[in-house]
Formats: sequence, structure tokens, C-alpha cells
Amino acid sequence: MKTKRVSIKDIAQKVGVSNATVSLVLNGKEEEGRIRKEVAAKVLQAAKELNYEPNNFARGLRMGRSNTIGLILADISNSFFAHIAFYIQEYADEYGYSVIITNTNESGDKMGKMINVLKSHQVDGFIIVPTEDGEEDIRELIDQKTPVVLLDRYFPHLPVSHIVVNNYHASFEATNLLLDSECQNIALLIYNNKLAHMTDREKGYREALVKRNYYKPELVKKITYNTIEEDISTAIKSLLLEQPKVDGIFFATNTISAIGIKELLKQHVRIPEDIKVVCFDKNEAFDFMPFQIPYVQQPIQEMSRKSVDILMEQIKQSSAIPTTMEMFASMSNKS
Amino acid sequence: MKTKRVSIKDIAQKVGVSNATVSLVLNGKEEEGRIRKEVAAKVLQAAKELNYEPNNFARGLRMGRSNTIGLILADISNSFFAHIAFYIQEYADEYGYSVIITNTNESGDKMGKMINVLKSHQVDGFIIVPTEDGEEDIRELIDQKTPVVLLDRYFPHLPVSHIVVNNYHASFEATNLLLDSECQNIALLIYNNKLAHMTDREKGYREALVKRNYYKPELVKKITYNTIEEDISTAIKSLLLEQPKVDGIFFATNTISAIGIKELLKQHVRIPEDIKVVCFDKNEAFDFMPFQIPYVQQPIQEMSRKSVDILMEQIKQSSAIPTTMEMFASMSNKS
DNA sequence: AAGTATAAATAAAACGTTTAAGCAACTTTT
DNA sequence: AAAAGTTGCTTAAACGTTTTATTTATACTT
Repeated sequence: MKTKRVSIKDIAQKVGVSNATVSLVLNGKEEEGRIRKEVAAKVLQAAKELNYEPNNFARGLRMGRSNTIGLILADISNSFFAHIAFYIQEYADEYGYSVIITNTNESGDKMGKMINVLKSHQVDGFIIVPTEDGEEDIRELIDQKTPVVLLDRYFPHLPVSHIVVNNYHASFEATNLLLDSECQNIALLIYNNKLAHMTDREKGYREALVKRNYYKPELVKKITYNTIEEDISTAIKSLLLEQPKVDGIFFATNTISAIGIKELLKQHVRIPEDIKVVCFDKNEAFDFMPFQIPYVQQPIQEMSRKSVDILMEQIKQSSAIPTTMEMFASMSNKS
Repeated sequence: MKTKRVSIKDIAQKVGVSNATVSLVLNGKEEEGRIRKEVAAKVLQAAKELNYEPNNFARGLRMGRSNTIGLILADISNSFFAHIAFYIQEYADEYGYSVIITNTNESGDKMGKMINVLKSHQVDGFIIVPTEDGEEDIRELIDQKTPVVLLDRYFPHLPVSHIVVNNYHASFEATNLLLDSECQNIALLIYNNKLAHMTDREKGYREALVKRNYYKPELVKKITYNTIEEDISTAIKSLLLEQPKVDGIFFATNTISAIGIKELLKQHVRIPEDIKVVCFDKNEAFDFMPFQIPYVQQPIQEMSRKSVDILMEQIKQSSAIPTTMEMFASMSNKS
């Protein structure tokens, strides 16, 4: 059996004061509670001796706050999100907040479920990387006045704080990079996903090409998350048959990049001699290729920090109006 | 302001019964509480209508349990651990438990801190990937009879449940793989780390070589976690000067592998023609190399499952004796 | 000397659950 | 018909905090 916990009452008894006094001291409210220094010292001393640890249940019950935020990620085993988790935890800690991390695996059902799990833990707010069909769940949260910040993705018609990179702009730039290196037949591999961050990426690609009159709809290949391997393999093979020959490919996510490049190598395509490649987000694997792969670099750290900052703002004054923050990505090859 | 939460009392009022009745029904204790079906139905109905969500603080306070476990990882951005996090969450969920994930970044200080954070959240138990200097912290947990399971690493003299792969055996096998492909001068790059899982790996390597009389202490290079890049670069360069020429390298972790191979490529070493390589743990990057890299494959999924199972056992009956589970890794090239 | 301000501490309620114990009102057993 | 058991529900305490309102003691004004 766990040894019985020591409570405020035990300290009070030992020092010979009331519960209230102990609580006041322990919370550093000696000033407003006007506790004598000597008493405060004795209380702290006793607390140390008894090895007191506050009971968060009681505190949470009483205060209605948990000092915990819920972080809902789409795929924790994707290094992009893993890093986000890392930083968010770091920054939340600075505010004295802990983070409960959960994972949806891009499933909307699971997102709803995770929201409930976290709600039942009385988190004070959410940072969410929402799934495609998660709009309704988010709307519910907003209706309940729950502080929530969306990260990486957003719903254009939902009045909710979100931190995203300007995906349109980043993709525009990335595509231009290919154009600037003489590519004329540039393909896009992108998720078949209605979320704005994805459609923005496609738009950036398209407009860059349209501007130079190089846009060819048949070079846009849509990938389904659940059949990603086959879809990419099929797409690449089909692209290799195109005439005129495809000379550039823009991969719209790091997972697509990884699998796509693997497939290109398998088909003995030389990068960048035969086909030049640009990716969205870094992939560890890039370091190991005998060629350099330019990629869109999202400011993960700043995005994480901002999302924590904004959430804290919302928690503090839950009437806060939604804050939208759009950041700019940079290309890895110029920095 | 958040709309006021609906509590059991509200349901009781609406249906016209007592708190106790509602609680009993909500917890599925209608049988032992002997509540009539019709009343139970009305309560459930009302709960749904009012959109009732239980207050975990109150429940936790009363019950002394949180139905939450704390997961402390050494490095969440390492894909090995990220996957562990993923699976553990999955399995804990099956038990009706949530998981709070935290990260130590291999720092012992931080591990102590994280334990406290999680304790203050009243987690019912811990799954920990301990840091090198974390033995004392773990011992404290044991002394307090806190259910805890170590994962991936362990302290041989600590009576605590742990799930690990047989690192000795795996390394022995891995080294043999190089020996079997005619290597005679096989180097090892490994962390300068006293944790048993590391020393076991070294031992496996050593004994495989000693057995064939190929062991050369100067081919073992120790890497410090905090200066990993320089150390590996130095080590590789030094190894390339050895006579007779090094013809095989065993990298003892996936991070070391990644950086090590990068350095080899930088030095224009051809793999596997000049030097054959074997790694501990998979690295995503391996998929992209024009050559195949054999690696030790830990049964991540089973390890995760077992650690959850065992922790649950410990939580249920806190008198449970520590369970040690040693699993066997396989080589990636035969499966 | 009486009144008033200030300092230092306390009492007690409240947060929302769970659950042991209790109490009617029946039903069965003796 | 009294005793014993069963059924169905309620009462009330307890979990450990925080915090408002209150009390007591002391110091300062007039």
C-alpha cells in the first residue's frame, strides 16, 4: 500500500496553526494573508520535513483549474509533430503548465474521443492539430467557450485562434525554386485532403505555374493518407511516362517526400539530373542523400511558442478574441 | 466565461432521486446498488440530455486514483521513443487509462522534475525510460511503493519491473553478421554511458569478437551524448587511419548510426564495399540509401504492450513483485 | 479613554464525487 | 403473526484544498 499522503492538515497540526494559514503560506500569499515571517518559516520547514506534496485533485476541484493543457496531434510518430510536442511541453512548463499529449492518427473519430478524454481530465485549454473531418468537434469546443488554439491547420470559417505557416506563399516559393532551375514540367504530389493548409499548398503551386504558363492539371497527383504507399508508387510511375518528360516534382508533405523519393530511386531516376525535387518540411533522411534536397522549412519552434502564448492568453481571459497568426516559412537552401 | 458544469446533483434534481442513486447508475453499479431499471434509464436519459461530464478532480480526490499513467521518455523526438509513445497510449487506452507524456532529454535533473510534475498530477503509475543518473529517483519511487515499470533501460540492482530487449544477445548477433561477411576488423561506436543496456551492447560485441580472436580494444570508440557530432566525426576519422583497415562498423544506437553513416559518406567511404555496417535500431534514413543497412530490430510494439500490461498489474495489486521481461530482437535482414 | 485602523490568524463553506451505513416497505421464512 | 431477509433508495461523511468572512489582539488617533 502507498503510505498515506501528508496533507495540509498534518502540517497545520505540527506547527500549531490553522489549515488556512498553511495554505496561504504554501501559495506564497503571505503578504495578502498577512502571515508573520516566523510563522511562515515554520510552516515551510514543517512542509519540507513531512515531505508534503499538494493534492492536485483537491486543488483542481476547488479552483476549477488544472494547470494542464491538452495537446492533440495528428501523428506523434511524424518527426514534425514530435518536435512540436517537444517544444510545446518546454514552453508550457515556463507558464507552470503541464501538457497531456494525445494522438489521433488523422482520424476524426479519434479526435472527438481525445477531446473527451482530455476534457475529463479538466484541461484548461487545447492545442490541436485538427483532422480533416474535425470541424464540428472544434466548433463545439468554441461554443463551450473552451480555450483552444489550432496549430498547423485551420478551418477558414471557424472563429478560432490558429497558428499556421502561410502555406500558399511557401508553396509558391518552392515551386518557383524549381522554375528558376529551368524546370518546365513540374508535378505535385499532395494529399487528397480538404483542409485549408493542403489546398493552400496546391494553390501556391498552381499559381506559380499558371503565372509562367506551365500549369498542367494532369501533373497534380492526389494521395490518400490510408493508401499512401500504393498511391505514391502509382503516381510516380505514371509521371515517369508523361511526355514531355517531368523534370521537377514538388512533394507537399514530409511523409509524401520520403516515400516519393524512395520510389524515384527505386525507378532509377537520378536526382537532380533527371528530375529536380523540392519538399515541404524536412525529413531526417535528406541528410543522407548524396544530393541536396531543398525543402520548405517551417518555424516549428516559433509556431510552438506562439501557440502556447496565445492559449495562455485565452485561458487568462476567456473572452479574448481569436488570434490568427500566420508565419512565413523559409527555403532550406538559403539561410 | 465557461458555462457552468453540470454535476451529478443536477441530474439528481431533474430526475427526482438522490445523488447516490445517480452515481451508482452512472458507474454501472445498478446491480449491487439495486436500482430499478426504469430509474436507471431515467438517470441515463437525463445525463445525456444535460450533457453531463464527470468531474475527474472530485472523483480522483474521493477515490485516490486518477486513471492516468505517466510516461517519461528520454527523447520524444527520436522516432524509437515516439513510436513507443504511440503504442503505449494505444494500449493504456484499452485499460481506460490516459497517458501523460513527458520528456527528459536524457537529463537526470529533468527526470526528477518530471517525476514530480507527474506525481503532482497524481498519476497511478509510471513507465519510464530512465536516464543514466536516474537511479536514485527510481529508487525513491520504489520506496514509496509507486507502481513503476522501466522500459528499454534498467538498473541491474534495483528491484523494479523492466521490459528490455536482450541487448547482449542482439549485439552478439549483429557483430556475428559482420563476421559472417568476412569482416575481421570491426569497430564499435557506442555511447559513453554506464547504463546496463549500453554496457550489454558492448559486451555482446566484445564477446562475439573475442570468440574468434578478432577483438581489438582500440576499435571501440566511446561517444558522449552532448558532443555527439564532433565525437563521431573524430572517431570515424581516426578509424579510417587504422591499419589493418577497418572493414566493419557496429553502430550501437540509431542516432549514432545516422550521424556515423553521414560521416562515412562524407569521407567517401563506400558502403558496403569498403566498410560494412550494422546498426542498432532502425533509422528512417536507411530506406533512402542506395545500399541496404542491416539493423537490430527491437519489438517496439510488444515491448510497449508488455510495459502497459505489467504496470496495470502493479497498479491493481501494489504488492506485486517486480516483473522482468527480456525480449529478443531480430535482425532486419532476416524476417 | 474611547474609537478606529491594522495586523495576524481562524472558522467554515464549498468544489463534485463515492460509498458505508441506514431506513422504509415489502416478501419470505419460521 | 412475529422474525428475518430483500429490495430500492437516501443520508451524510469524507477526500484535501482555497478563500471569504470573521474574530481577536494590538497599535494608532483623537
